[in-house]
Amino acid sequence: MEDIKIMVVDDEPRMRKLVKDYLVRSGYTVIEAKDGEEAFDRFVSIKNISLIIMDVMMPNMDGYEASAQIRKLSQVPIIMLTAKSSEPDELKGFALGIDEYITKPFSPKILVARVEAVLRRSNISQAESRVEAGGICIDLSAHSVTVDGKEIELSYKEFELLNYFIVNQGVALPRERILNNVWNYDYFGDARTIDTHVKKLRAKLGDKGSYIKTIWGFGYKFEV
Amino acid sequence: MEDIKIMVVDDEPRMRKLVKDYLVRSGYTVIEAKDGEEAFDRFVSIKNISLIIMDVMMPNMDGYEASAQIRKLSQVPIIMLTAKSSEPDELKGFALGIDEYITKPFSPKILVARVEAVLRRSNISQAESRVEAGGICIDLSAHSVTVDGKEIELSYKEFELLNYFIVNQGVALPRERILNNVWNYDYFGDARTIDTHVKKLRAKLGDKGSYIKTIWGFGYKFEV
DNA sequence: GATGAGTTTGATAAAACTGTGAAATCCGTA
DNA sequence: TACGGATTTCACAGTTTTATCAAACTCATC
Repeated sequence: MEDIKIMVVDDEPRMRKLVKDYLVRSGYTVIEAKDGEEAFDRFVSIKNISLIIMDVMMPNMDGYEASAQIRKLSQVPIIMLTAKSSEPDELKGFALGIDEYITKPFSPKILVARVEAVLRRSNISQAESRVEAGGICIDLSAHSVTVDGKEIELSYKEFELLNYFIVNQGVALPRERILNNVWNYDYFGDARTIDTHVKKLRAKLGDKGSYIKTIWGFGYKFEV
Repeated sequence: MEDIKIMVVDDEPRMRKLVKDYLVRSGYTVIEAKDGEEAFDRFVSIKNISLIIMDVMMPNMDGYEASAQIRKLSQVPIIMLTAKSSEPDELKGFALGIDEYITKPFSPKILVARVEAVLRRSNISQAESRVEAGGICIDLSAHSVTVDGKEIELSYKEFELLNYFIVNQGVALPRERILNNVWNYDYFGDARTIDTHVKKLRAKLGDKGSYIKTIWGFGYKFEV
């Protein structure tokens, strides 16, 4: 699964976090930078950044200067965040090949929509959200599971658990690891809880339930 | 998705914001300019402006003069805002190829209706102004919804919500994401708010209400 | 095959979540 | 300002899901 990396550049940590949250929630991987300088450095050192979202106003090196620097190396799409629409800025930006402007304050809708529009324009598509193994197909985005093409109903936890199994296909998973990943890392409950869920999963998977194998004294493994 | 860009020219920021808000809400992208001079400059520098809405009374270069300048370059439709209908002005305007007049004060309905009429006349159609799924048809520009051809009345929020569902057809939407997208990103309200709106939507959609599926412990999904 | 630790299973209790109606609040308009 | 519709909040009932427990069962080993 190829992640789409987006770099968010803003000197205000809060704004960075805000933008990051929306993007992460929409399935993107976010890299942060606190000013133009850091942005440039990280852009050079990290491969495959698909998009940069940058604030105009920043200390050290402002958004336009940073864009200009980056443009010398790459045609990576750049979205500029501006405090308010101001003419000379936009002209400057378009000259630099800024792809989009988002005026603060913005709604997440706008943000994600613009990001998607820009990525679409540059032919970068969202990573595949499907996992498959032995006729069991999980569609993350639709939150649905099919077994041999027939949809089955899973509860939230069952879904998470099955997904964890299939993503870690062929790997022996100790109970503790399952607890830490499917449940919360600070989950204090009984390890037997997993067993109960495994039981239900096996039942719902029918024949294919046997793909979830018990490893005695250790945990479980999903294997076709 | 190609956005239709409309330039709004008025020296009063409040009036500009008002007009902008209505247009943005109707799905247009708005570019602002504070007087005739700025309007001309921006029209030259920004590509694909589909329509200009301009106040007559402005400092520096008034609406008519700006129109005359722009007409030398382009036949872009122009709607003129006037304080009150006055005949000599209108004559002047029609000579310049002004497409429409709107007399202040105006209702948002009038504004959007005129805009759409003008765009229709010039064969510029709103991109993706219609969405359909399972017999539910949403007309973004008319802000109307039909179920099996019969129009139903939805409130603003209900409309937004339904639209969000249908645009994201088949995608499992966590509550949080719905809140962030249909409401604002800084919305801190009660999570039950969504439920209430979903309830109303389901009721108004009749049979088709069941297309909005509950995903336990997660959120909702629209699926036919 | 007896043994004991580990696992499955079903029953049941506990927790979490959703649907709903009604009340409160907000907002634009008359 | 009063009104009416839209929106939000709230409390609670009804469900679904999840956790826990204990008894039955399995497995590896002796």
